[in-house]
Amino acid sequence: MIDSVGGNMSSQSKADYVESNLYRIRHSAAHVMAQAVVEMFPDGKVAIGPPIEDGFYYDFDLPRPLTPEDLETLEKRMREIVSGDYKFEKEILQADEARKLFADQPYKLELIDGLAEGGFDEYGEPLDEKPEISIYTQDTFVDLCRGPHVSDTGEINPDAMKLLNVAGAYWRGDESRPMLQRIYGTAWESADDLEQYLWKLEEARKRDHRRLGRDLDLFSVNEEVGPGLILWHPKGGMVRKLTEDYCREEHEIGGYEFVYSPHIGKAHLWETSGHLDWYQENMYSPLDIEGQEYYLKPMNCPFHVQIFKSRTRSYRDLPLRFAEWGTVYRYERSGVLHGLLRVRGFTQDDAHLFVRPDQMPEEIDQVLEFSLNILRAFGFKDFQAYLSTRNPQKAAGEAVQWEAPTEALRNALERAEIPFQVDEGEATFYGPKIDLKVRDALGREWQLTTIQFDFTLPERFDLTYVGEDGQDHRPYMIHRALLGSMERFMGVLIEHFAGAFPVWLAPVQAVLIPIADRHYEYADQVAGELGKAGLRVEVDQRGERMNAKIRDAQNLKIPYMLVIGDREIEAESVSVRLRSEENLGAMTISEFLERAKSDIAERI
RNA sequence: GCCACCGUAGCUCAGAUGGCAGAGCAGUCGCUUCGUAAGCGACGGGUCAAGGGUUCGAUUCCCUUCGGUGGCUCCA
Repeated sequence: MIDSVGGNMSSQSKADYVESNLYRIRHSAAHVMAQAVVEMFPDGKVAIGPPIEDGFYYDFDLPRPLTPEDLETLEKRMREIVSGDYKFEKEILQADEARKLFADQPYKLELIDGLAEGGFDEYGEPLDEKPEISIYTQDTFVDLCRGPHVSDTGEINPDAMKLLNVAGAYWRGDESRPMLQRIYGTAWESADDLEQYLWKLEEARKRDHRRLGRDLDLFSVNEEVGPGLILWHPKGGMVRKLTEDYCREEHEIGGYEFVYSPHIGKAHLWETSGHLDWYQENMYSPLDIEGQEYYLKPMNCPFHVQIFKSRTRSYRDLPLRFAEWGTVYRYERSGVLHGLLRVRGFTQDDAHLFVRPDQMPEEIDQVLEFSLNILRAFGFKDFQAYLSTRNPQKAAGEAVQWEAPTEALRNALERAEIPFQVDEGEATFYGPKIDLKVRDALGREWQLTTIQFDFTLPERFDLTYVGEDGQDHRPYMIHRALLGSMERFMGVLIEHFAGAFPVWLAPVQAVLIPIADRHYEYADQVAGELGKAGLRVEVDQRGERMNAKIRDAQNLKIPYMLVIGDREIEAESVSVRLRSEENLGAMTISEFLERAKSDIAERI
């Protein structure tokens, strides 16, 4: 429930938002919507309706499913209510009075109990203090609410609000509770703001990696193969390979060593690691091989641990950094699968660091810096970090064991001067973690990097190294994936660049466009030369007109279009057009190569 | 997994209150040899997601399954 207000915001901007007029407008619009819904369904039960980033929602328990036509009707009625200029009036009540008022509203009664006991606010979020119980009334609608609201409905601009869609949502986010109907809406101060927001939604739709994945022939998912399993096509495979190549190189420079491990391992391994205790719900059923149970790996760690254990380790060997592009399989419930961003089989740019306790702080600092540098190379500039702490219901080890590592992660974040917030109880079963989110070209946040401390596996597998004193010592372990998974990272990258990858990542960097058949030979010759220089080029030999070839190259977002006709052959040149539609005119092959190489080096 | 909606050619979509299925783009083949975002024409392509039911007859109505979309819970 931490993210019910502005999941994609830093804590500071979240606090600013709650104080803003826009927040009051949206909160008030939610009440107006609830009024319209209750008028339509007098027996309907209302749940909660907070503002969220970019809008608001309200949850209802209604006798029948809502249709798109209902939304239109409701929106129309909302405009009438808004133009009625009804005051929002606040009143403070005792719990018993409130219970009487909401006697036929079971969800409100539950909220009132929470308020009266002092544990929760009206959205069910935990509270330290015992809050007062207040109601807000506008026109005929009364709602249990802490506020704040605009002073009257007239302050909501009827031309700047819109109901967007209906969705299911569990009461209090708990899947054992009833499924309610949630209406999402948006409201802004001006019609222009609304329009801009809708434009942004449209732009996001155009950038959808699932659509671009098909249009640019990057990848597909196939019903025959199975949901959540990705097929990389040659173009997408090239982008992925280039990404991996770059990262591998950086890892080598950064002191990592590459290892490889199998996709399955015996049940005993996963018992020892604790995965069968803590993670089994995400693992696939075991395979029977000659009477032994084997599991498909959901993580790479147990294998890397075994590599560590394969010989006696000295304190001089540490830190050891084992990296692997490790493909793992996790059971994800069918409803959560989404393009490349949520899949069932994926490849992590995984690594496990085995370090001496005294090396721990510096190693975490280094990993954090390493991650940020790699992400910056791909054009990401804004980061937000999340520190996840122990979940008592789902944690190995004792609470005290968690304290020092949690502090170490916190200190690293402070030293790196990255804005972060604490997600209480969101840690993995084996230790606290830092997650990094990047902000893309449209301002959306995506979680990629994860850096996880682990004091559990070294104990479970009894990992030791021989110290200076000749005694056995226990190393610490850090799990980390920087891009997260290749699938998710590619998805984010596609949306970030809207498919127009920077030249260094573009699967086809230049397309040669001969104007007529007689230009093919020269085009092939130029292509050969550019290819020899390391450029990825194609010659468009289709019997199409130049205009059509240019149009198709534009749509494929190919960085350079090199037009070749009589003039170019005469001058031994190419005419260079960029996908930005800028026409650079004719230049020699070597001039063009110089230009391309500089663009590649600058990663633009 | 849950709630709602959806599934017609490779893609985007039309279609009929139940009576032999259509367009554009893409593809193939011809013609055209062209100067910075779609040249012209012909042809091929569909168990209307799958299975079952109702019916003289189902792509159309009903049920089940599979797959997808938007959310919820969960998450790299």
